[in-house]
Amino acid sequence: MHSSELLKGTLQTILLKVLKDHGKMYGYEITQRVKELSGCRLLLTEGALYPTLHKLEAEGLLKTETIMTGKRIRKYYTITSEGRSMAKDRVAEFIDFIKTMSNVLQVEMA
Amino acid sequence: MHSSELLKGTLQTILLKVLKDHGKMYGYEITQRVKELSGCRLLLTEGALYPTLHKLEAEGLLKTETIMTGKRIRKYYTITSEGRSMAKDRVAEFIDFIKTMSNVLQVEMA
DNA sequence: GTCTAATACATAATTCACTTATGTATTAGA
DNA sequence: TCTAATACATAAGTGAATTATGTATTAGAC
Repeated sequence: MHSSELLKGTLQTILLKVLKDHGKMYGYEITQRVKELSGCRLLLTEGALYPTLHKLEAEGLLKTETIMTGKRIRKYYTITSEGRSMAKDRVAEFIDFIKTMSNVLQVEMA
Repeated sequence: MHSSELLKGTLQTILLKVLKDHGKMYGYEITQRVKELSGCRLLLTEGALYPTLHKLEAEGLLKTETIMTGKRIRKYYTITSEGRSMAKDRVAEFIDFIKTMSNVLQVEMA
């Protein structure tokens, strides 16, 4: 799995937004969803994904529910109301960042 | 000087593009130009700026010329042809990144 | 006349989000 | 039966940034 240096700082935003839009999801499912949405351009690494999910949970932005499917563990994440609010802020921040970068780089996007 | 986590990975792109568009510039001048272009949203820190300029010079993407104005040193940076090519690639990479992120975050930009 | 802010460079120590590596275990399909 | 995919997790290492520090000149306020 590879990614760009530009991705740094976008992971929390991605996780919050995907969980806001899609409801209950488990880690591996999120990687697949992001892969699909990005046309295979963004491939989340497990080493980044799981610690970040744990962090967002510890901050009360996500809540979890562990389920056994056969003998396999599956940990579902759901966004909380605070998480929903944070998702909104983070996406707005990202859009603002893009607008700023468009001006600095003098390219047309926003 | 402050900045966002999102900025990470964009500094080289910004420096190359600004120098490509604007010709000969010195470090402090670049910080002011970026500040202006960004409407005071991007404030480059010296601790990031100078090492990055040195790195780009070492890679042959920039070349320098040191001038004394009165008793003050001023080190002008100019983009090389390789730098010009790299600037183009980096900006294209950034635009592609934005398109991908738009899809993942389901927002309209690109 | 002096003192602060702005100009102008530079580097070292530290931080922290990520990658890479590693580990465990189940399940599906060749 | 053996590999790839599924599914979780954490530890070590990287590297681009921040923060802190240093030196020195120049302009302007009071």
